[in-house]
Amino acid sequence: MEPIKVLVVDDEPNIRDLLASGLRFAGFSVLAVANGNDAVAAAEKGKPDLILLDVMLPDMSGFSVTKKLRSMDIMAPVLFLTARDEVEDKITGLTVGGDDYMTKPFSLDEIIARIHAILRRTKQASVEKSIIEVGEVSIDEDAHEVFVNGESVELSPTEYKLLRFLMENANRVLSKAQILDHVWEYDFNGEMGIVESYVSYLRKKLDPLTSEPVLLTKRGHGYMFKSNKKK
Amino acid sequence: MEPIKVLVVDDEPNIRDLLASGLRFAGFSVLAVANGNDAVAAAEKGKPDLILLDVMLPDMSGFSVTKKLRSMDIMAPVLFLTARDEVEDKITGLTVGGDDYMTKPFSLDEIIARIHAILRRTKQASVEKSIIEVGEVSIDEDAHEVFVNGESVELSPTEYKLLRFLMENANRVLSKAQILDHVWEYDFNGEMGIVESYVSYLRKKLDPLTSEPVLLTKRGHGYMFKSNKKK
DNA sequence: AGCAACGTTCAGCGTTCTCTCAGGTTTCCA
DNA sequence: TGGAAACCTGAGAGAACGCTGAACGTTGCT
Repeated sequence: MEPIKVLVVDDEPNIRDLLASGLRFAGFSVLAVANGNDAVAAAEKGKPDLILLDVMLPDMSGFSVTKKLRSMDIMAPVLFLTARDEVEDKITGLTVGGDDYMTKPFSLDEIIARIHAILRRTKQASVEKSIIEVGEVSIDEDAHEVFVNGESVELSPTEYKLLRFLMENANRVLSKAQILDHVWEYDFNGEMGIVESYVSYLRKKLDPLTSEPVLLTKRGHGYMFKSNKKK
Repeated sequence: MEPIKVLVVDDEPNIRDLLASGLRFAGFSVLAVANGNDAVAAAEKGKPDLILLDVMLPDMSGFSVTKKLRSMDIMAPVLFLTARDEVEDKITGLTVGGDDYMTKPFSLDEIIARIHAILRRTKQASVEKSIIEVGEVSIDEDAHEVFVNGESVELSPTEYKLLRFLMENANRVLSKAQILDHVWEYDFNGEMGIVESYVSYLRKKLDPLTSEPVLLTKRGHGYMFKSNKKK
């Protein structure tokens, strides 16, 4: 199976590197450029499956880039990146077709989830499943719904992201630092105590429905989602 | 099989030597430098599989080093080293992809375990398994879980590290000094009696589940984890 | 504007862990 | 065989760790 090709376009080197290495690690083949002209050139040459595009670029706006691309018959879906306080109305309405957008700062895991969601919508034949199921708990990535033994559980956005990350890494201990890195936005500079808080929230919602606790504390190491898998 | 190449970057000679000799002994091919510029040069030339990088360097910060490396398309994962009281927020958010970080003071065995964990995550094709199994005892490095004949055993962090070190060197006598050096943090200045205490703790937890004692005392020499495996 | 949901911090509390010490036991050897 | 050295282990002080309820500010919705 070929790796999925993603073109990253952002002029801030920090963000660009963050995205590039994060996505590479997630198994994508990544090409990263810093401006609109390079983006168009790279898209033409590299035939990416998806483009991660900052709206504010030094030479031209992200929208001009897409316009140019579409006119060149490059139809790869675009995931726009925009600062939170930039007017969102402009974005809405322009994300047609398979496109989507996210506001900065984002969390890496969220970006990856979005990319998968877009590709899922775009290529129906995608192998990716939108359901994550571990033990008694399952997540519907499309509907953002969580079920425990068939029963629906309401989670806040952060609770949801945390649970997803823990389940993606089931049966592996994750340190609070790792969790912070993947679940929270990249500019979060608070304390790790917040992870404890959210684990506590999740337990309060999940434990009453599971036959045994699924979120284990590994004192001194971190937390782990445990599936009581039979062999 | 080629040895794994590790680049060590730390300006404190003591730590650098400690790491270099410890890692060499563990079977790595080690190159050690003292500052950021040398690190970049060495990384370009030596193509290391992993970089052990102190965050506080005399000429440039460890982050600048990684930035430079990434821009040069050197994608080796980085294990950052940072003083415990340095603000950890700075690290958070920057350890993406395969990267990770540890706080000083560390224990040598913990560093080695981390390196293996990172390489395991990075190269999926790695032969490394996350399970250490000697005789009736097995350790799951991902889940930080210990089993004796299939039965789970709860260990404290230090107990776990001690057992891992003993099992990694099964059927080899380890002196208390060696154990202290590898399992405890390098600035530990207590007595060796603590090793006796922890061996005692381990025995109390393991012996009831094994057919015969696995932790042997070699009077005057040290301790040994014994496997009664036939060949 | 008012309200509800959410994210974040913090302090208090109980639990667990680390480390030391001292008294007891085993081993070795003169 | 007696004694010293090495080792074992229970007890306990203090610190570290983790959990949770409460408070507060922010955001978004009605």
